[in-house]
Amino acid sequence: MRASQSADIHRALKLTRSFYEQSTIEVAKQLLGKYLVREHREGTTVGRIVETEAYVGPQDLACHAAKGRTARTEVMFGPAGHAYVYFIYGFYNMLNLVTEAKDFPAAVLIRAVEPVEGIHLMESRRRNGALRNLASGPGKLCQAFGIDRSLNGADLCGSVLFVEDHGEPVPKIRATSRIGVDYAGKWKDKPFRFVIRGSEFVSKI
DNA sequence: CAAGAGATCATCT
DNA sequence: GATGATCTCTTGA
Repeated sequence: MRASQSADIHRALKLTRSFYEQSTIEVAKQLLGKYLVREHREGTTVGRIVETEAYVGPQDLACHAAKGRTARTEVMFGPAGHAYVYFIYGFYNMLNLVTEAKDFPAAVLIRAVEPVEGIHLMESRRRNGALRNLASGPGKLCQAFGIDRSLNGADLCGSVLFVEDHGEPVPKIRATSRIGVDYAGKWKDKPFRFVIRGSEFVSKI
């Protein structure tokens, strides 16, 4: 058990599978203000989620599953509450949390967190150690948290990678279009990106 | 500051 | 063989 846990006034509750089975938009919004926890042999890292994006099924042209069921997208077609981690641009991993019913391919991309615990460990894994730059982007946060494809398919109801509710009130949310999906036709402008208003730890305002 | 190039590889055509 | 749910560094105003 982590030292901070016993000191918390609100007990940290691990999100259950039923949380992830909700609609993807709902999950993306409700994840804001929750805490991403990564247990690693090098140590524990925790971050407050401040930015997410919803990828909402086979008809969403920005969603990888729009191209069909392949080895890569298989996890998204599986049951909710598992990690979908993929590698892109030859450098970076992206962390997604699979949502909704089995056989409906949808997920929430975790785009940014506010570093909370294990900051020294995050700094050692990142080039630029400035606090605001440690996990303010999907590639950065995977680096800072030691997340790679070995976690693809990991159960978020397990003990390696999960999300906690610390009883924090629902934050003020701002919705924008998603980043980097200009190829997605009429879907590129959908307001499926959600950020905590005023947070300085998001990837972009 | 804003804009642009380069890095580098798994995945799908 | 092309490209991408990105990041960092460099350049130039």
